[in-house]
Parts: sequence; structure tokens; C-alpha cells
Amino acid sequence: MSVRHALLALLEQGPRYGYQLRADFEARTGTTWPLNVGQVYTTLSRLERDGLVDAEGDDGEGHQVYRITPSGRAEVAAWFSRPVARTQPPRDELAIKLAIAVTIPGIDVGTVIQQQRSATISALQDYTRLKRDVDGADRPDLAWSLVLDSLVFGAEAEVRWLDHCEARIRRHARAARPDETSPAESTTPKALR
Amino acid sequence: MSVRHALLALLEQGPRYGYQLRADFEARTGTTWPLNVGQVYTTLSRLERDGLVDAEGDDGEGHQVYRITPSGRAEVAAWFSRPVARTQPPRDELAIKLAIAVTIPGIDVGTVIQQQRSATISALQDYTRLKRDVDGADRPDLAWSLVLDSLVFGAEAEVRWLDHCEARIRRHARAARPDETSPAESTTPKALR
DNA sequence: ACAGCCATGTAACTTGTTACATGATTTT
DNA sequence: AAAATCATGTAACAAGTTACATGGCTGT
Repeated sequence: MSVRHALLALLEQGPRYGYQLRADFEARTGTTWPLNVGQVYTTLSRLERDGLVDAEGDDGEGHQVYRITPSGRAEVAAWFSRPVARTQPPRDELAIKLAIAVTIPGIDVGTVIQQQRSATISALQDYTRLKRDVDGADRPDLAWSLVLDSLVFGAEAEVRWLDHCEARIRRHARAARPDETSPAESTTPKALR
Repeated sequence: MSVRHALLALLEQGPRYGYQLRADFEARTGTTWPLNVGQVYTTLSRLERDGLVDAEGDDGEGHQVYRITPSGRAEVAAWFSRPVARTQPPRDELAIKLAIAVTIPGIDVGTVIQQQRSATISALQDYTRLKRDVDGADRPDLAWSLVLDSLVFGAEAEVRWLDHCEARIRRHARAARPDETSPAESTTPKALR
């Protein structure tokens, strides 16, 4: 629902047309999350269907302009007042991948971790380079800069977590080897055992 | 694609039926990302449609068993060898929210940040409590424990980023107030100016 | 003339998600 | 006997995503 809410929030600045909204969105997130312009139009249609925006005809220059409705404004207010729920965070592909990797024999977890760390560190360097450009521009963009910081913080946490996983897995292997009798655990429901 | 890949990878352990796969998945991620069993069946149908699994009839106990195909095995190998792409990371709702909040007048960014920090810290406490239970169980589950660590690392990074945002926004406001002449920037495409 | 951006849209998909129906078996 | 769990599926939908069609306008 990120795109949907974002576009709706951008319409609080005043009526806008599709192409403009994409520019508004990308002015804030930069090249980080490019937004296909087609998605702007599909999203606007859905917002209109749900009564959160109204399509006003031409704006005199041939642009199909959308205006936020009172319900839409309420929705935006609710979005900003309600924190992003951490009760059921979006599934993290990397966490799932490693969680499965450590339990399936024949997968070399060490390699998976190393590859991922390289990729993440490389991304980190890209972010840093990008940040230098963004912050050094004529008119530094606070929003975009913060988004980049978010990516940097996230990637750094990921690297730390990968190191942590490596250490724990090593410790785990050391603890398991002496006794050597740990067959793959059955996760079969009780009923079938 | 997390669920899809995860279920496929779990089938590398050997043929499984739907209910079993959900148990396998949740044994690794615990209560973190509950998986609706209906989704297991829809995902299995789609995997079969794409030739990555084969439905074998009964297993003798009345269970509809699925077996991974060679293409499926190749897909899993590719999934594990290819790092999770950070070139276009999934859109981060919180980052987008704040990026927009700082650019739309009438939004109290400070409050948004404070609310979010409370929520994240509270989630962090939940994770810590859960982790104590998981690690203290009869048969501590490495996979689930690592997933929880991942959530902890992520939430900690989020709190740090929120603090960082607060500081930067304060600095930004101080820098802008003395001159006071910064009208809302137009993001209208060049053609329209 | 041609390339490229501005601008609007639609069709066709993907994954994820839930609500529901159905029935067998197990536990209390 | 009732409640819970095991087990399989389907229908319907949401959000995101891309490829394509269409046309005007601008700069080289």
C-alpha cells in the first residue's frame, strides 16, 4: 500500500495529474524506487473507485487532474498518525532464505552468507556514492537524502546480521559435531508420527 | 516471491503435502510470519502450473503429495546462489512516509517520528521476550532464533534512523529559518513551467 | 526528419491474502 | 458429544508491475 498512500498524500499539496505525481514521488525517493508511470494511472483509478480522489476534467492545458476528497484526506491523516505496524512486518526474503538454508542439508550456508555480504557491501558503496551526489547538489534534497540514509542504515544492519549468523552457525556446528547424532528434525504434524 | 521460493526450497527435503509445508515453514519462522494454509495450496498450484513441482497422487494415507522437479531444483539452486538484490530493494513504507512528510506542509514530522519510535521500541521488546522463549525452549530452534535476530537488528536500525532523521530535520529547520525564503519547490516537469 | 520526452491510458499478468466450504480424525 | 486440529481446496480480490498503444510537442 506504499504507492497508494504515497500518491494520495502527495495530492494533499493540491490537485495534480498523473505524470506530475510520478515526478513528485521520484523527487522524494530519487532513483531508489523508480515508479512506472503506468502504475500511477492504475493507482489513481483505484483511488477514484474507492472515493479517495475525484477526477476533475481538463485543467485548461489538457491534463486530467485529480483532487483529493474528504475521505481521502482522512485516510492520509490516519496513515500519518498510525505507525507502520511491526506486528506483522513484511516478509524478509533474506531472513527466510537463511532460515531455510540452515535447515536443509546440502545447502552451503557459508557461501550464501558470503555472497550476500559482498552484494550488500557493494550496494552500500553505491548508496554512499549516490549520497555524495545528492547532498552535494545545487539544491540538496532532504527527503531523498533521508531515504538514502534509511537504505544505508538497513544495509549496515544486514551486514551485521550476516556476521552474527556466521558466528552463531559456527558455534552451533561446533556444539553439534561432538555428539554427531542429530538427524534432520521432523516437522511432520503430530498426527502423522 | 518469498513464499513461493521458500515452499519450493522446502520440497528439496523430499515430497511433502500442503499442510506439512506450512508446518515446515512455520517451524523456521515461528509466529513471525504466519502463513495462511490456503496460500500454500494456491502457491503449490502455481508451482505445478510452472513445472517446478509435480503433484503425485495419494501417499497411501490420503495426502496429496508434491515432488520437486528438476527445473524446480534448478530454480532453488539459483535462488540460493543469487544474493537478494539490493539494486531495487522493496519499497520501505516508513522511509516513503517520512520522505513525504518532510515535504508536505501541515504534517507534524516530529510527532510521526515519535509515534513510530514508540511502536518500534515496543516491537523490539516483544522480539526480545519471544527470543528468550525460543532460545530457552527444550530444543532451541536455530532458524527461528536467527529470524528473530534479523527482526531485532532491523528494528534497532530503524530506531537509529529515526533519531538521525530527528536530528537532521532540526538542523535543517534551523538552517532554513534565518533566511525564511524557501517556498515549496515545484516538481512540475520542465515543460510546464 | 527523427529522436526523445510529455502525457494518458489499458490489458494482462504476478504474488499475496483471506474467507469460505467440506470432511476426517483426534482430544477433551 | 463437542471442540479442536488435520487436511484440501476454491473463489474472489488487492496491490504491484510491465508492455504496449496512442498522440502531442520539442530540440537537433
